[in-house]
Amino acid sequence: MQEAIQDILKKNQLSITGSRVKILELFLDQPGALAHGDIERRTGEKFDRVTVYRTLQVFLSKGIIHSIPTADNSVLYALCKDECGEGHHHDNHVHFVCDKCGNTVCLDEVTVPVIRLPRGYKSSQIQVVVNGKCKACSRD
Amino acid sequence: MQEAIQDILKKNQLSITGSRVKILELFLDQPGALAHGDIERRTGEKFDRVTVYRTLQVFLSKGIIHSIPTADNSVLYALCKDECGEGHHHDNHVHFVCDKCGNTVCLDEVTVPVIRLPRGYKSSQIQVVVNGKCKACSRD
DNA sequence: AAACAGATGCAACTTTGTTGCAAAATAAAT
DNA sequence: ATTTATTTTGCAACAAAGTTGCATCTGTTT
Repeated sequence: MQEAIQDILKKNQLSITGSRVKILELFLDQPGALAHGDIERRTGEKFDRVTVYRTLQVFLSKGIIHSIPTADNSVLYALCKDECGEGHHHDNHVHFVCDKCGNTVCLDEVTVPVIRLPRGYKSSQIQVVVNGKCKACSRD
Repeated sequence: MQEAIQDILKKNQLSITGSRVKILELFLDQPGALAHGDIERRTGEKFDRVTVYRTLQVFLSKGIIHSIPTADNSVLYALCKDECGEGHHHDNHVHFVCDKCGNTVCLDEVTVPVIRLPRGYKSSQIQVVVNGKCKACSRD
C-alpha cells in the first residue's frame, strides 16, 4: 500500500510528503469520491486547509484524480485510472450519486454514450452524472 | 415581451417586482445560461446580492429556471421550457459548454441518452454536460 | 552534510452564499 | 383611492469556501 502510493507520486515527479501520502491513502482506502471537506475531516485536520487545496490541485493537474460535477454543485474528487496522464484525462465513465446515502462513485464499467450534436458543434469531453439509488440503498 | 414576463410570474403566483422582471428579461434576451455573477453584473448592480440569490431560488423552486452543473463547479441557470412545473423539471436535454467563448447553452434538441446501469442501481435523473467548441467558435 | 528546490503553515483577504429583521413595495379589500 | 395585509427588498452581520504572499520547514540532490 505504502509502496503503491510512493509509486504514484514518483511516477508523477512529486516529492513524497506527509499530506500527499495521507490524502492518497484516503482515496485508495475507499471506492467513492471525496469532497474537500471530507478530506479535511478524515485527515483529522492534521493539515492546513490551504495544503489540502494545493494538494488536490496538484493531483488534478497531474491526472491522479479527476473532479466530478454534481447536481448540487459541490466539488468531488475521485482517483483516475492508470490511463490518465498529465493534461488529458480519460475518465470517460459515468458518475453515480446516490440520493439516499449521498455517496458518489465512478461506474467504471459504464462508458459514456456517444452524443449526436447539432451541426457545427464539436465535443472534447462529455460528463454524465446519474442520480438515483445505489446498490445498497435500493434494497429497502 | 413585458407581457410574456408578467404572464410567467402570474402563472406561478409570484408578485411582479422590479428584480423578478429584470432578471427574467435577462434570461429571455439571450439563449445561453447565466451564472449568478453574470446576473448581478448585467442588472447593473441595481439589486442587492441577496435579492438576486433569493429571486433565483424562487425561480428554481417554481420550475421557471433550472441549474446546470459544470465541470468547474460554478452554478449556471437557464430558462426551463413550458413543460416544467413546480417540483419536477423535464430538462432532459444536453448542456453544452464552449471551451473557447465560455458560453453554456441548452441543446434542447439533443435528449439525454438511456444509460444502462449495473444491477441494483436505480436512476432518477441524468445530467449530461458536453464540453467542446460551439457553432460560432468551431469556425476558426 | 550542505545547498537547493519545493511544500507547508500562517495570516490576511476575496468571493460566495446564508440569516434575521426593519423598511418598502405589491396585492387585496374596502 | 385609501387602507390593510402580505411579500419582497436591502442592510448588516455572519459563515463557508477558496486564494495569495511570504517566511519557515521538509524532501531531494550532489
